Amino acid sequence: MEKILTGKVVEAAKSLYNVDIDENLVQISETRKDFTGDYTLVVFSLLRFSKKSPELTADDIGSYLKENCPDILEYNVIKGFLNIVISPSWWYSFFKEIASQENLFAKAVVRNPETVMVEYSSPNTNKPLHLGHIRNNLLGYSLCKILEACGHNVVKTNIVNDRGIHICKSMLAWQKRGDGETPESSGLKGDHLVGKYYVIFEQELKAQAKELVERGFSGEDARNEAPLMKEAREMLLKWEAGDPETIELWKKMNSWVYSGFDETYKLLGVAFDKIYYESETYKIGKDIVISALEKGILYKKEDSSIWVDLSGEGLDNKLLLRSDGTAVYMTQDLGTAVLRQEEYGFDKCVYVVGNEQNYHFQVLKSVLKKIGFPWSDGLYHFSYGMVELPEGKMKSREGTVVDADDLIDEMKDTAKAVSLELGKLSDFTEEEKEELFGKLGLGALKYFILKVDPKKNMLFNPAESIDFNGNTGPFIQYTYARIKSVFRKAESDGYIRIELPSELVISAKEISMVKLLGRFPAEVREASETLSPALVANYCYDLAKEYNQFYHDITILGEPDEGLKAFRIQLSGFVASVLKAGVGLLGMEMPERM
RNA sequence: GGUUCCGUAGCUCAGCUGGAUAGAGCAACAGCCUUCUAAGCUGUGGGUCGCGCGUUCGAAUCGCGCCGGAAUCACCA
Repeated sequence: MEKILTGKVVEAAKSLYNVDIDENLVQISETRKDFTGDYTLVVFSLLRFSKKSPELTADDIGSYLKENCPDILEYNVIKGFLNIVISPSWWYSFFKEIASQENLFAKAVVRNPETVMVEYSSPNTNKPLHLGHIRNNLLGYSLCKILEACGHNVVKTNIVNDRGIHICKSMLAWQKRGDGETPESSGLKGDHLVGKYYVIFEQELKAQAKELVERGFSGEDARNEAPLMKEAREMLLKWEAGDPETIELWKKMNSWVYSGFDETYKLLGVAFDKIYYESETYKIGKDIVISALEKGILYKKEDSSIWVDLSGEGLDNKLLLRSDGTAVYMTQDLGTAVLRQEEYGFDKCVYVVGNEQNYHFQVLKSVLKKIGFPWSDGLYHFSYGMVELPEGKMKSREGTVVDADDLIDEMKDTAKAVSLELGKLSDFTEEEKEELFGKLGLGALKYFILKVDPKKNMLFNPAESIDFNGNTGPFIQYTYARIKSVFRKAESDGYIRIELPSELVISAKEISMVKLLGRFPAEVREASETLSPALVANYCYDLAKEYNQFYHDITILGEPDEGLKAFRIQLSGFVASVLKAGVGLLGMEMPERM
């Protein structure tokens, strides 16, 4: 409709003022709620052609439009704003058109589908997942869903950081203090068990370092010189040398962690198409660095460490290989990127990683470009902010880390408590109840996290927990369940099979619903361009909110005539499917009843 | 110190390709269950959009400068 109006305004300018104006000068937007009208033309930019006051110009154009466009019912002018009212019959046919689309995203599909790899989650294998990982996983998964909805070929990928000094720490502590403990013998989830030994290592290291400080070492030196730290470094060297005993232990402990992670991923409802392991990619990275050195792109310092000079790109010098020849983080990422390009030939590769690594990804992209990989232009860092607690950042040392598994359990428990208190589940079986609590608890958590602009740091207050009223996931789920209930009732009354009359007088409320519905595909496309699940979340809330107000109206209006009632039922059904699709992009599920 | 990001109601957040009187939720207060689900709806109160200058007919939105907060600038990952 906006396009049609724009064309008509250009026409009007031609006929009224005899000028050809650029379409970009025509500013048309949705009319604000407090004014009457559907679309608003802002005429300020046209004054230089009309050479009249804003009011007169708007009036001229308004009357021209009304004369020449049958779908325009009327118009009004307030200051420099021309509000245009579109006829209900146009909205009605618009609704029929979008409601008949099988695929809600039909209009949203991008012109050039691309192969997009999305890397998210990326855990370390020495600790269980926490709240920060939850934000990462939910954002990453949602991003994949949105890109898929837009027609891209998406490869969901995860890189497991299974190599490095931090894993050696857990291994060492387990060797020394583990007493052969296993997930089976302890009843602990594998990732929690390994995490426990990481904590033990850090505690003992701290004690050793403290002693050294008392003997005159500086804080940083003390950590590095502590016997435990030395042992950990030796272990890393042994690992890289392929020492069978070390490798065996490493494999055993990693397998515990993986089974633990799999459980958590399942609870969160996220999945991957391809998992990479840094232990498999760091060597590729080394080869790349060495061959680039031979080509003279990189340089070697006297101590034989290898560096890249990025001062030309506004960045600094960066180490790519240690003096002892071992790989650093950057080396691994170089290898992983190249391997991915070889295996998938991606057009774009999106890294969902916290904003603490902004610099790292800037460097990664620049290094790849410098080495001569043109596809490095397709690398994007989807950077997101930290999750903070009321008392500040999560710190494992202070035990303020919110564990992912615990949080998910708590959310389900809260959902259960709230649901049982409302007491609406009398006809649910135990199994159905459990399923519902899961959907609601996870829905609340996912919506809570995703509705916030990713790049902002967000606050999570565990004490107040997550609400189920207001702007929340369960509110949207509730709206859906209620529509489903309307549907069940309508079906038993036979309304669904009613043929809609071709002309209907629909109310302003209904038109505003239809407007919202029509916005959905554009909203998704916008979200995929700005890569923001938050936009989708807020859209779904708007729609649900609007519907609840609308619903309230029709119930107190009493019995409308048959045609109108049928229309409302159909509209409700369509709202439900849009909500379901929208919320599906966030990885949320809808309950049929609640 | 350099770079990047953030600052909107008591709290958590929308709005940002410049447009009309800055919006939700939570919290507070007052109403609404004989009508398809009250996890809902209606109403009231609550704001120097961090501060200043500039561009513009028009700035929460764009530019510059301050102030406040966060991240980063490792032979950690």
